[in-house]
Amino acid sequence: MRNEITPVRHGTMRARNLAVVLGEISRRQPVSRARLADVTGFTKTTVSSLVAALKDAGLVREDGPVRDGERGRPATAVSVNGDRVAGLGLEVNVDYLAACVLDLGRRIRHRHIVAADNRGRDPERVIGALTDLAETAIAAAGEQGLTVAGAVVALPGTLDRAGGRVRTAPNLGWRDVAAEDLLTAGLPPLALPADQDNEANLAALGELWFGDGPDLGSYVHVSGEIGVGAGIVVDGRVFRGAHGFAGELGHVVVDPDGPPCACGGRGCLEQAAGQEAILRAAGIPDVTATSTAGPDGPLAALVTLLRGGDERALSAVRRAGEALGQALAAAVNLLDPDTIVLGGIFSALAPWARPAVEAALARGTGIVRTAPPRLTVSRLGGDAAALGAAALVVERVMNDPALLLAEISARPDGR
Amino acid sequence: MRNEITPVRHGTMRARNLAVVLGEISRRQPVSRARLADVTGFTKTTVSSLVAALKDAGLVREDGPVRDGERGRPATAVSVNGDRVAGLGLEVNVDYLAACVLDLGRRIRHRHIVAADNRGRDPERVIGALTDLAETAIAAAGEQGLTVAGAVVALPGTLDRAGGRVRTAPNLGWRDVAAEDLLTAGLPPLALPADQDNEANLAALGELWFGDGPDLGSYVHVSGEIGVGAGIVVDGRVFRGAHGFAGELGHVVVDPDGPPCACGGRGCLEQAAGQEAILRAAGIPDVTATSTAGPDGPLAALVTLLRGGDERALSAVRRAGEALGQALAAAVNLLDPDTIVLGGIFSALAPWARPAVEAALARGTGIVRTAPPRLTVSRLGGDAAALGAAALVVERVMNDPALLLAEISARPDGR
DNA sequence: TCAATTCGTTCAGGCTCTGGACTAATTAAA
DNA sequence: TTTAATTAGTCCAGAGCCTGAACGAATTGA
Repeated sequence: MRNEITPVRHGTMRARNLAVVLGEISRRQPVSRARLADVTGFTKTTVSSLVAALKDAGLVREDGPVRDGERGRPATAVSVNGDRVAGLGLEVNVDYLAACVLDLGRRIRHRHIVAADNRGRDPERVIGALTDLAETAIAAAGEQGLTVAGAVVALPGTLDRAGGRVRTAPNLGWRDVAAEDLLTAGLPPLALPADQDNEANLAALGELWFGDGPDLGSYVHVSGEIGVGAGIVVDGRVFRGAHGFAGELGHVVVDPDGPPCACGGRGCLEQAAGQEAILRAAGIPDVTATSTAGPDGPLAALVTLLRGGDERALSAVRRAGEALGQALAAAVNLLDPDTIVLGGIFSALAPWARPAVEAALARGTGIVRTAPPRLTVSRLGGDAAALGAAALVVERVMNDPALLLAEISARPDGR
Repeated sequence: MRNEITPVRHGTMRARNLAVVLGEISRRQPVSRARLADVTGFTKTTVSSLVAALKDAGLVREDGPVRDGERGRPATAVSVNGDRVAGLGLEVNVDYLAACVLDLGRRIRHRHIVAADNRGRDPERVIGALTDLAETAIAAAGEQGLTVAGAVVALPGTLDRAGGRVRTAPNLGWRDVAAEDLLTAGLPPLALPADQDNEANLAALGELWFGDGPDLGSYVHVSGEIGVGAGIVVDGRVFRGAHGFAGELGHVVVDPDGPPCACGGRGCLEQAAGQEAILRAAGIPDVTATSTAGPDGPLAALVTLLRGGDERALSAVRRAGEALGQALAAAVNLLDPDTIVLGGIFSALAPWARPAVEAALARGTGIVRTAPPRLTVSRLGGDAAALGAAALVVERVMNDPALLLAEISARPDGR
């Protein structure tokens, strides 16, 4: 389990250097070959060769000459070609399915959410419906001239990522489901193998690409829906822990004498700041209704109450915010993030919960750091995880464009 | 702050491949070139060339022919040469200074601890004394034919690692000390630049190399001395967080209504399981004595009481263990480690504290994981951090032997 | 004694980056 | 308008490092 160092061949070298140049193009586009040589340290010759390979693969485009007001021969600018390759993000959640197509320039090319009550529904049928959504998305991409290079699925539960299986998804009622196989069986073959990840992790990644981005630094993204989870992102990568269970914020104990939790503990955060607990404390019934989101859901009702200044609702949210802040303080002490992002239901409740969260956070994060980390609120919608999933595919291509080189240039209609 | 991909040249390729082969040799020694070619995937030609370079640098040694009972030409075994290169680990702590020399085979070649009351002492004099210790160690290494390739210092406090400065070390009374400069000024030039790290982090790494090793997987190493800290190790590397403050276990809140803490919070773990708190609860006076360790220190007194079955001491340790288990439960929920290692004072108190720690840990780590992580007790002594520091130097050489290639082969007396 | 087997080296070859020379395109100055 | 200066990008020989086939070396089993 130690960090393995792998052999490097000429091919590996080339592949890495392609990623270096592609990354630099994406960061500085439009950019000339000369400038790329400058920032990467490669010779102009090497840059030209690498750019040519990326161009052949359709990942990069020449934009025509640009003059920067300086003298000398004008440069030909290169930028990422967003019109050839795309990533597909998929999401299964308790009350909806989502799909999203992202091009290499990280522009959303297709986005589709369908409400569906997936609780207790047969996994095969759910994945079947998701496959339909995926096919529509791939077709929509095709109409825009895009080739979908790979797909990632967001799932709400604990996963065996290596085996491509869902271990348990309590809110769906799933247990040991071969989600990945079911999905790939229904999909046309893609250049990159399909992958799955936890919904909380992918929502956190979505924040990286569609929220405040790299300004976030290392961050903890709280994604309360039914439970309370957190995605931890360090240096642009998800921190998963040894078994993929890291970020279980919902079962951090905030009150040792609190109410018992389904997990066997007492006073878990989920008992104080889970959606159900908040709604109950606010006096909103019908917590087990089929759909909790949407304009008719109890969450919307809660927000209405809060807007109206309802005392009971306000104090319920305040108390939840305090508990959340307390658990986050523990996370800050242990993980030392730059930023904390409130997502999921907490982004909707932020206007009322935030002061309590901040106060509790400040109280619990001590003398060591000069100030508690920044607290921001996610602006992403319900399909944050689908966005993050699609972005992960794009990320994968950007980090190893060589994966697509043979693939795409071999296409009979390629140009 | 995103994970940067760096350009690869021929030199980089060579350097990495040297590390690959050296790592494989260290893992399987004694091992033949043929087998190395097998496990790395390199051709025999390449392996021979890489091994020759490592041999020239004195990092690797040929052991003579070995026959494995099979037929065919016998192989010449290669192993790591522990007799040429060494790493130096140094440690400044509240009541002692330590130095330790480790050869490439991770055998301890020199180890020296001197008691010294460093509280409030002038940083320059402390580092001066440490430099003396270092020089003795380097000389001792030289007498054994070893060249010290680099040094790492363990310091108890918050550090600016990039700038080589100690920001604050409360227990030493230090504030903004240029420790690294002071040290390098007093030391002969080494092949690798000197480095510093937090004592808790290095103690945790010490556990990796001198404790249960890679069996630990990802782990959290609790290192209570005066305060309570933790080193988090993931995939053999220290997890530091965004500003190097990760693992501040001591200020995780275990009792929101507990006593106020110097950090500004309430009911921090340190207030319940810090050395001072435990001693007070056990009824042992003289907590602020100059030396807390050693056979005459209050910790030894506490152990004596515990051995004698003293009720008050037993319950003090039990309560501390409970609090520790509670804080660790939060760490487990957030970090998902394979193992938790009790180090520092807790390794001495483990026989009495362990049941309480385990019970609280089990209570707080819920349904998601099938079982709480393994709990082990460190067998390392007080200079665990110095060991870890020296091991870090060795690790650095193993991960990039090319750093020493020019260095050593250029030595006039090199052979 | 000879074939089989395994180890390690040698040597030609190929891939990829380097570096200087060269062509191309533009601006500033004469 | 011409010329020099400047910058962009390509060409081509060269060097570093890995590959692969061939070969000599050392040992076992028949």
